[in-house]
Amino acid sequence: MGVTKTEGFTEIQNKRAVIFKALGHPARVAIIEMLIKRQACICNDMVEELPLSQSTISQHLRELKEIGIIKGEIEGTSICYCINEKVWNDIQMDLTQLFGSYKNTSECC
Amino acid sequence: MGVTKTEGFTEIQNKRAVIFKALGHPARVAIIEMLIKRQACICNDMVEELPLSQSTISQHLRELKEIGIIKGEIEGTSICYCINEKVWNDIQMDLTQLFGSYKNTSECC
DNA sequence: TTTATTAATCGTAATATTGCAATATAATAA
DNA sequence: TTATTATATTGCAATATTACGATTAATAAA
Repeated sequence: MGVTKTEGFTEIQNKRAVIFKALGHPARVAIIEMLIKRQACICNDMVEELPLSQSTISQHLRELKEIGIIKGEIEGTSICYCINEKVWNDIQMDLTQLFGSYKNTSECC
Repeated sequence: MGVTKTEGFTEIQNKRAVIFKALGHPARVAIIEMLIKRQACICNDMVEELPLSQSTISQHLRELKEIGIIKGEIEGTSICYCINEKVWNDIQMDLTQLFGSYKNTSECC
């Protein structure tokens, strides 16, 4: 199969899974970190810094764009990528909520 | 190839990617949410609540155990799972750091 | 002991992901 | 126009993931 079953799970569960999955690759984490550090980043700079080919990086950028966490703008012959602040904040809030909702009260395991 | 390249990325980048990846499936998100809500959970309860077979759920539990975010304790013929508080807090702190490190200063994209 | 019950593991089929070279596309520069 | 530069897309090959039934192992109940 290899197909992820989504029926039977809540919308939020599926949404969270999609976000986690999109971030679940070192190259995509590295891209996010570069964008945080530099605020914006020309695609070509990533190709030079990351240990992957241009086509592979382009694919990873597309996956990040798909969940909206980054966006790109054409700048002459290059493309300038940066974090999409609104989506970033939404994800941050959701994660804060998720991780904040656990409080250990029982001594089970 | 299907193999994730890890050389050339920092240890933290790889670590973050592993955590995100482990959480990147609706069933695993659902398991975490169940454990938060109930504090502890007998494996069989998950099998009854989730729309997946027992063997598939067992696999997902193993993936979560692999990153240490949950742990299980034998309880007679059942197994009681719960969140591993220490690992949970570590991940929470790292995510807080990651998501808190972005502040929009430029108006690029 | 025999029989249930519970959960892990194995084997397998279907599909997804990863990575790269080659090619296509788009914008500028000469 | 032609060449150059920067990205995206296509087309693989290799490997990973997902899901499930069948099997196994361990305990509990009869």
